[in-house]
Amino acid sequence: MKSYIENINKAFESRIRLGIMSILMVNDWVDFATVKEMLDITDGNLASHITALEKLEYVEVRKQFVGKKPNTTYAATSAGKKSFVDHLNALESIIKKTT
Amino acid sequence: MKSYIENINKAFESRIRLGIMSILMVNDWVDFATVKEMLDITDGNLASHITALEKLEYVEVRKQFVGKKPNTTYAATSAGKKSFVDHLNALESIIKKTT
DNA sequence: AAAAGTACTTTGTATTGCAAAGTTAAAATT
DNA sequence: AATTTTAACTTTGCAATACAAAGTACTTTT
Repeated sequence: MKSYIENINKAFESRIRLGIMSILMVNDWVDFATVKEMLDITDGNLASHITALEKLEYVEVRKQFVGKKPNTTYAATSAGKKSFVDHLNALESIIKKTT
Repeated sequence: MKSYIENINKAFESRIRLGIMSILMVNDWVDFATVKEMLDITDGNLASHITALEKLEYVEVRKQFVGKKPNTTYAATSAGKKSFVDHLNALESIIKKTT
């Protein structure tokens, strides 16, 4: 028997990627430092999780200059948003069954 | 800034442990074979996740004989239930912020 | 010239996840 | 009596993460 658990997306099992996605669901083009600060994680950790989400095409990366400084911002792709919503729905059905 | 993400319980990040706990939230004393079948995982995988949850005192293990056969059953402890509810609440607040 | 900011990449270690195979002991089947 | 099955693990082995810390490169501010 396959359960509703199979609708859980492995890409979002990690606390940090859950955080990244929920930030990017409600804000487009959030910059590196902001995400890092919001999640209270190291540079390298954020960079690697972003890379993982980018490879899955769940997150898009934009690089530009603000004044003279480099600036990297992130946004969720529509595929990313859809997958994340699916994941949250799977969680929601667990919550409903459980509480 | 620490976000609501910090209320996510590392113990429940795994899809399988999420499954185990949601089964044990609504049923007490579910046996090994039933949980295994519900989650469609191998013996060893279930055993190791159960051990992890047991070490955290989120799950209690009862061993008895049914007729002449050994029978292992699991139930969530009250601490386990509480922690799981907290975790689900954290997820729920993400869902609410997000959708 | 030195320090600090931006956004990484690399390194190294530790942990985890999981399937598959091995184990143990009793029970059921042949 | 011998073999097979059931139940519930434990062990093994490998691959994949996770994460902090340190290193990098280039720029800008002091």
